[in-house]
Amino acid sequence: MSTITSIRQAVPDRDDLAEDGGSSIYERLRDDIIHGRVKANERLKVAELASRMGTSTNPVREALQQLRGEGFVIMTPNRGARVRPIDEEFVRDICEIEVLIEPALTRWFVGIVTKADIEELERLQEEIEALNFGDEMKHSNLDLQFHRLMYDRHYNRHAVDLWVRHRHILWAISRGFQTSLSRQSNVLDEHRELIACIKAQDADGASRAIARHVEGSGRHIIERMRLEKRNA
Amino acid sequence: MSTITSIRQAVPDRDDLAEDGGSSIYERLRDDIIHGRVKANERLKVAELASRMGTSTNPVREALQQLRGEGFVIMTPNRGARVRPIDEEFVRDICEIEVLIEPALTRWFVGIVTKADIEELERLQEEIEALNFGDEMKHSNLDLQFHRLMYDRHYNRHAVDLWVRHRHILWAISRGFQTSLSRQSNVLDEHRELIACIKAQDADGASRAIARHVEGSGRHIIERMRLEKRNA
DNA sequence: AACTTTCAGATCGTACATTCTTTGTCAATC
DNA sequence: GATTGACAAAGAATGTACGATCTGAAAGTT
Repeated sequence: MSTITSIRQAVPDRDDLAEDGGSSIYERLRDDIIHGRVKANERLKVAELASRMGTSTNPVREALQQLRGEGFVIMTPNRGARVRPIDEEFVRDICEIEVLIEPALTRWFVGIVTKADIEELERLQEEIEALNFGDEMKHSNLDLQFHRLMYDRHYNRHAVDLWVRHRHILWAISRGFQTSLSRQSNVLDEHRELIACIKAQDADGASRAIARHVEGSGRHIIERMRLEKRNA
Repeated sequence: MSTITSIRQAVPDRDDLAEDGGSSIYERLRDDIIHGRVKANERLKVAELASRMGTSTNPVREALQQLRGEGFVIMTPNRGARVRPIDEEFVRDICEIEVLIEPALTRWFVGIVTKADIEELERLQEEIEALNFGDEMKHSNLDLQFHRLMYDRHYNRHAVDLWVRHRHILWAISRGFQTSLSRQSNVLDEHRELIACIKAQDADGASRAIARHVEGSGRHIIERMRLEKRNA
């Protein structure tokens, strides 16, 4: 049986950063599922989790219900909760959805973009290139800002929320993964091409560029997952 | 909104239904929110809901957490839950997402369709035409079967779940709405064109047809919502 | 008038009771 | 002797009750 919290307890910061609210039971469970620390389809027993987390059963139950709503666990009446598998198929699935959604968001952005927006994109891109994947956390933040600038003002909050959530999951999965050199240069190329298309008011081109970007990102994550599985 | 996905568990057994006419607490709350029986941003107090549902607070709390995971309520620590507004924007948002997803699912279906599938589609379509919107419930079921036949075998369970969920919401919203005659004839036309394209192995055409179908359906629901709001 | 105090109402956490599932044993039958 | 069936007991999920803690607002004080 996989130890759900043992890994977490080895990392002390979590409790310091946010005394109470930050590292909720929900987040711990969710992270354990996303990172595969609990096996797929493994049963999640409330009493067991409660004792591990050092709380009573109620907070655990509510966290599980939330995770159920988000689809991370599957619950059957009187039979408790099981872990939904987070595997390569899962990544492929959400990437495929993003390949459909992000181009649409990008296309809209091309229609409302201002000179200031483009300057900001270029500034972010310069920062990303200067950093050159030196700090995973910083790069992730910059990349997030880059794409958020394009999507944040979109009227379809639903779609944007979906994107945020999917991105969150993918980021959690790929945290700790090394980015291959070839993927690094592709990322930079794709961003540059994206900016160029936006500048030229080429909605179709931007749409294709972002689709390629998302697809490449998904493929890279899946490859890394395969590598890690082989080493494990 | 959220929705990673969730395998919605089957409709509760007769035991649950036996109680006060309703079903689970979760479904009752969800229905109240979707149908606007609780105002947008209205506060949902657990004690109050519990007494109204005839249970203790714990089941209500868990239902709220699940709804939170699905994005129907917004919770802030120590301050409880509030209703997420289900308005025309909401419908437009999820329809726009479906306009992106369903064509992709349909396109894939064109590639794997068999003669038997087409015959089944035609059979369902005949039934729908014979029924001619006489019974809302039956029509909804037939329409569901029609589209489910196309999507159910798709490998991207994530996308299909998203579709199921969205369809569920839209159906709950539009339950009780009258379908205008013009929309009725459009629905039939769109289905017929869809079948024709599938038969001709015209993926692009099928894709466009389903996009038009979803868009028209969304527009119709929004119009009906406006009408109802005006009458209220 | 602004600040502090107080208190009711609501959320959150703990403990316990109930109900259902699962498992293991034992006996009866083939 | 092996298989199946019933039945009982353990394990786990679900529901109930209650105490602790937090929030928001109305009172009172300077």
